[in-house]
This record gives sequence, structure tokens and C-alpha cells, in this order.
Amino acid sequence: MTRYAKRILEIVDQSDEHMTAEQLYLELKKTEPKVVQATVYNNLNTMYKEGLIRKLSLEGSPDRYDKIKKHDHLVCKKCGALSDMTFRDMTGDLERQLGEGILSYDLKVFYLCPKCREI
Amino acid sequence: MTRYAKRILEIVDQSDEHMTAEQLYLELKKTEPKVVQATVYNNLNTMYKEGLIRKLSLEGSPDRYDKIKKHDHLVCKKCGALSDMTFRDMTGDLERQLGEGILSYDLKVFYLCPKCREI
DNA sequence: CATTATAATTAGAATAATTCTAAAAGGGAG
DNA sequence: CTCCCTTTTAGAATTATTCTAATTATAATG
Repeated sequence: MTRYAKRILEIVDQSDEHMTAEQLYLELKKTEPKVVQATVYNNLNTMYKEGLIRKLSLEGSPDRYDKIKKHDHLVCKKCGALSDMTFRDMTGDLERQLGEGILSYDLKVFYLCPKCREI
Repeated sequence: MTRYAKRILEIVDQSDEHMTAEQLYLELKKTEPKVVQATVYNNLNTMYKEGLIRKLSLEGSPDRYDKIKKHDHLVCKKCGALSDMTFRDMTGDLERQLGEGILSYDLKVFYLCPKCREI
């Protein structure tokens, strides 16, 4: 694993911010000023394929990257705000219904965030 | 609701193919040869906001549109193939944990599709 | 039915996100 | 050090989507 890859993984793992490739690039640049965007995209793609990071595809936003550690997401239907939450693990249930081949799952719950509910 | 919007909704509701805006445009063009892409995007956005259609954001693919009728999805981690499945409704469970404000949820289960498992 | 207002559509430019390409640089094995 | 393989780089290219302004269609009103 290269210096860049290590650092990107570190940022993803330590932050709760669900950063886009662009945001990760800006963050990485703070410690590695010479890096370019393509490198960040390359590394993210590789690490995603290797199963080292999660990728979140959201409506109306570029892809976001997240730590692997199992957790679920709340998405505000109005403003798109994304936050973590933990619902009980459903792998067992899913396997019982679908067979043993399940790799992982993504649960996104849509709601109105406190801010958007006010308005 | 305009002629175009009606027809787009019809296509989305009747097909199981999780079409992209581009595919819907091509399909719509068969009966409405004068329509342009922007119209399809406009209509899809409007109908999405109104809750008439679902939008699926997938890794490595443009957004796809789907009928509202509740169902879940299987996604092949390797080739991205998308298919429908129905898992039990979790709205109640989710509300019990998170409160009453839940609008909907999206469950995507990753696996290896039959084709990709062979190889 | 003519007139005005409102909304939808169009064409095409513009933007945003991501990938591609070919060349240059880096790092380890012998 | 030299060779080979991988990563990075720069920038062009591609893809998906939105925006803008002009035009057309639809609906509402006198």
C-alpha cells in the first residue's frame, strides 16, 4: 500500500463526514500537497474493489466514501443531509431468505432532518 | 400532468428494467419522436420530488428510476446487475427504533449474481 | 374566443464528476 | 545500478446532468 492510499484510508476511517472524492482530495492535499485528483479517484476505486472502504451513492450528490465498519444511514429527503445510525444486523435474516451468497447490504432510511422539519 | 410525464410514468411503472434517464428517453422517443433529453430529466426530477417514482443511485452507474411499489434490490457486486426482490417490510421496526418520522427506506443487498459466480 | 398568465418544452451551452491516456516517476528484486 | 512493474501525473475526453433563455402549449379569465 502506497503512502497516498494509506493516508486516504486513514482519513476515511477517522472521519464521520462521508466525504466525496473531491473533499478527500482537498483533505489529502493538506499533508501531501503534490497529489492530484486522478490519484485520489484511482486509489478510491482500488480500495473499493478490495473491500477496504464503502461507497455511498446518493441521489443528487457525487459518490461518498465511508468506513467499512457496519452501520446504516439516515438521509434527509429534503436537504440530503446524511448521518450514521445503527439498526440491528439483518445479515442472518437476509441469508435465511436469499441463501448464503450475501456479501453485504446497504440500508438507507429517508426522513426529514430536524432542520427541514422546522421549516 | 402532461402527456410526456404520463408516458414516462407508464414506462417506469410497467417495466422491471430500472432504466436510466437516457434509456427512458430512447423508449419515450418511440412514441414521442420530438421529445428531448432535458424534458425527460425535468419530468423525472419533478416526479421524483412529488414521490411518484423512486430513484436508485448505484455505484458506477447513472441514476435509475423505479416504480414506487415497495420492493428491495439485489445488486451484483461484480457486474452491477440489479434485480428486484422482496424482503419483509421493516417500516415498523425502524419506527420503533427511530421514531415516527420515517418516510421510506432503501435496502440494497450485494451479492454475486449467477453469471459472476460461475467465473 | 381573444387575452393574459402560467407552466412545459426545446436547443444548446455549461457544469460537474469521473475516467482515460500516455508519459514520467518511484520502488523493490536481483 | 539496472530492469521491471506499479503508481502517479497532467490534461484531455467522456458522461451525466443542469441551466438558460427563447418558444410553445395549456389553462384561466373577461
